[in-house]
Amino acid sequence: MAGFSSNTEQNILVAARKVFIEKGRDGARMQEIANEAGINKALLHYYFRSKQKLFEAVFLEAFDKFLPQTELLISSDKPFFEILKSFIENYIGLILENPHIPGFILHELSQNPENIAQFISSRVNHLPVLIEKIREEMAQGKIKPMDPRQIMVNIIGLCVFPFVARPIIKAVFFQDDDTAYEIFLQERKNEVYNFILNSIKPC
Amino acid sequence: MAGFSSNTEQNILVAARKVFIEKGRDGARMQEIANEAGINKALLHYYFRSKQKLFEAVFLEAFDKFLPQTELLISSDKPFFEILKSFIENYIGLILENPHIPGFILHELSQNPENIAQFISSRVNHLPVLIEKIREEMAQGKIKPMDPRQIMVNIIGLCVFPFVARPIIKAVFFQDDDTAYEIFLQERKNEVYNFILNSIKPC
DNA sequence: GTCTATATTGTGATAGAC
DNA sequence: GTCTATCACAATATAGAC
Repeated sequence: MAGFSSNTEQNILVAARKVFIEKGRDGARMQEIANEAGINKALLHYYFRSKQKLFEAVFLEAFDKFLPQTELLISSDKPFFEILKSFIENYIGLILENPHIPGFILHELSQNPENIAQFISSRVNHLPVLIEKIREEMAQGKIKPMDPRQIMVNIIGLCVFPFVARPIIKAVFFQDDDTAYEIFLQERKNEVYNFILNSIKPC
Repeated sequence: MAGFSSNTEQNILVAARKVFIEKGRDGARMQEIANEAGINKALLHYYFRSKQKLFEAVFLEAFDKFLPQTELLISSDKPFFEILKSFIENYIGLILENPHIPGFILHELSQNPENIAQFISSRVNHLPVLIEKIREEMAQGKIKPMDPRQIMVNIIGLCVFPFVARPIIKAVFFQDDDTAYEIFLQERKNEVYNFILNSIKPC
């Protein structure tokens, strides 16, 4: 079977995801990953050579998963706002399932922005098409005239920020009540969509 | 003179800010802080006892500075949207002067959320007043009816996110062109205000 | 207050038996 | 493939001279 990986290798990856994403590259310890995987440190190096290599495996996988899949926004023939609604719901749903990954990615990229440029370019070659599509909507009077990039940053920011700022928001608004905070997050699927809708749709 | 601190202590703090905020607590090295301050490691411990204590000095100062000063939003008698406009301009202006602090705070809080609850409570005791004020605006039909906390999270998120996600945004939208990205950031003072305005003002 | 030197522990990585 | 034992060095912290 192509792409088959040993059980141990998978166990290591599962453990490494957990520890790296929670503690960050600098805060993570190979010992903790080994414990989490139920093996010893030496095996980590046997499979991945170094901490850096293991980190890269975890990071690239997470990055690939969370770089917004904007292809859907282009290919579909449904009305733009319908596609937008499902995009927002899907993206927030993805974060709800992996709430610590966005903060992990943003932090690690801030630490090490250099080597990302080339890596990104191959995954955003359809971006100009999306921008063009937004411009068409504007030309048809369906969206207010504004910089499409500002719109996109706003959308992603509104989806991501409540998770990245979880401890502050939970403490400030919800007195650290987890349940209340979870409800707040669930509501954001509609909240973000309505917010975006109202701000870019002409009156 | 009350609150006087030695020149060396100040040099250490300046250096510690730079290194901690850039590298994070785990990524920071006492040696690097010492080099940056032009002294040796031993002096760091003489003044601050431990890495953790020095980190806390830097973190609490940054946190205090960046926890939004919402008092202004309450005390002023000007129209709500005017105050909001200057709040957004001031807050983005603050971030423009210290672009790495928001990411630093968010990351460190994610690592260590426990001990923040009590610390926050003393600084947000006027929050209920602000929420009440927003509710009044809603009752008067000046703002659409919605959860005030969602509005506040949206405002802060739109201000903060472009800075926290700097490497991605710069790479994806600006091919790593610093100048273009800086212009984009400058435009956000108006962008965020208009975006918020359109989304919460009734048509 | 500031330095050099050193203690002490932590941590990534490797050697080598099984 | 997996383990134990260990190396080599990095990093926080302290002792003690000046």
